[in-house]
Amino acid sequence: MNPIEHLNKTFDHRIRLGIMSALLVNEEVNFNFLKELLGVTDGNLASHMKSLEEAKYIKVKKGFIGRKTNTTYHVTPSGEKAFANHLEALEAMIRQVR
Amino acid sequence: MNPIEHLNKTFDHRIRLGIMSALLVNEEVNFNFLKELLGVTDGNLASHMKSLEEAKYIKVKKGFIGRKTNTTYHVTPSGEKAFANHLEALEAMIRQVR
DNA sequence: AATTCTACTTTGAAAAACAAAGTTATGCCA
DNA sequence: TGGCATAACTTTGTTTTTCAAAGTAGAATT
Repeated sequence: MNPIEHLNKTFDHRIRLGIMSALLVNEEVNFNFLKELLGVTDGNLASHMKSLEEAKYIKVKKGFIGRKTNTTYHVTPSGEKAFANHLEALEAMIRQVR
Repeated sequence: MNPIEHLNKTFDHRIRLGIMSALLVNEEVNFNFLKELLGVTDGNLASHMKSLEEAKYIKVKKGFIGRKTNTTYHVTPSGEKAFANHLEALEAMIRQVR
């Protein structure tokens, strides 16, 4: 009955929702790409990334493009699962409403 | 491209999402029903209701059951529209991810 | 040598969420 | 009629979260 019990608190926020979907749609996502995509400041994005990292939903990969540092992010298996569950809960809610 | 630009900030929060879907699924919804459905305290629920009211997404109807006061809530046309848009944006995001 | 860029971290402020207690109005029961 | 209960809040104050701005480190570019 409770329409929200399966929603994940970590994904409550627009920006984190956006990060997760960007990470799932694109295989390679770096900091600046996300920053511009979502229109957020450095610090703000970094703190959202940190919260997703702390939840073990994403991993950071530090590499290079040529000789330049390049940090990319990817979703962990548990992050993928958690996000899928969240989306399913959202869909279930939407189905109820329709 | 930006996956979140059409999401509505007012509906960012689980509880407000739950309130809206409960109001759309059930024709008559009162305070205590919502309170128990969502598992929140009086004050917390009241403040979420207030924010939805201030956004003109819901209306309060004060009535009676017999001689007892009974406050019911319903979604306004603009609330319905805004929520539908939000759900559509969510669905679009989900479609991208799938 | 100085500036620029990337990817942050730190700091601090503002906003939001929340619980608990208080409030008002009515109802019920003895 | 007095006392307790219930509904639906409001108020108060704390905690948490969000966010921008500034600072930083390390590499690159000029």
